[in-house]
Amino acid sequence: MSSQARPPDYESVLRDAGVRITRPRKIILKILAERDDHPDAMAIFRRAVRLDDSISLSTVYRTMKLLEDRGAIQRHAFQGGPSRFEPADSEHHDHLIDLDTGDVIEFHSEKIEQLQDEIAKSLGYEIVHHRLELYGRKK
Amino acid sequence: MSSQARPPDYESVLRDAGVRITRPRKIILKILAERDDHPDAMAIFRRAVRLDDSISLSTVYRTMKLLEDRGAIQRHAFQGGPSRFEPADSEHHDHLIDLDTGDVIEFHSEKIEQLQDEIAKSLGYEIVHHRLELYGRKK
DNA sequence: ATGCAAATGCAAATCGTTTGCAACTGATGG
DNA sequence: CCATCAGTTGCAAACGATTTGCATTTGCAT
Repeated sequence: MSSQARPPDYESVLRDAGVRITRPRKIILKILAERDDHPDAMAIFRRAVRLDDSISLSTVYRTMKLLEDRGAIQRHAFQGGPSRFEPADSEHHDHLIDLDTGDVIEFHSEKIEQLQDEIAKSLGYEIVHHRLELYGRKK
Repeated sequence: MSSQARPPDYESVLRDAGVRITRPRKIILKILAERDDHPDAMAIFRRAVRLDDSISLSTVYRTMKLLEDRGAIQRHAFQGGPSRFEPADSEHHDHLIDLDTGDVIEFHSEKIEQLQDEIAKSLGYEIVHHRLELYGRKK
């Protein structure tokens, strides 16, 4: 159950930003809207090729960057692997990565967030963002 | 004041592991023992070249891997940049990265660690390791 | 429809890191 | 003390993820 309340309307995000809704973009946006995992660029590319085999990996990367810059998706660079993406519309959460399967489980702890703020403050810093990842295996 | 109680004796670590103490390794180990920051491979390489300009970057990487595999150093892949290293002899801590300077400040919160364990447990997982990084700027 | 800037696909470039290989060198046995 | 030889080196090339230059295509406002 790691799904969003409502899938984000990426197309309006882009249209509002004044960028063109092209065929490759439509396809990539569709894939993003339907995904319920945390795919990397290559995974998105593979899914896209099934719908239109003329799509290039560069376009996937370019589209991800576009969406990231518009704040529509978030990029996560987990341990070792390539960047993986997820919509940014859901509320903030951190990640537990299953070391055996690569699965990503989302969680949130207000308490931890508070403690982080306290720590940063006590060091004279203001947190711009943070990264909390738990790597573990099923018991 | 992010220094260790005592600099680790990398040379014995390697000798005990049955690997040769070569000239390039001696130099790299010396740099590691004296460092008090979190240098990346290139930074270590630059410092090494000042002591012996025949040292290669590959050897730096190979030596870091050697030490990492022996548990003598830890590798940190902070946001975006290359891996940065630090001795593994100190107790566990997390990092606050200064977004303006790249400086790394170490901190530890037993409370956060406990909360992490609780969360993992409640999800049916056992934490193998974690990554907690705060990215911020000085106030 | 038409024009033109925006977007594409492709190949080549980039960055951090690893690796194959031939030359070199520690450390051990004699 | 030195020969031996596997362990190490430097170099250049290979790597995987991502970005970029460029000539060609394509949205889409007119």
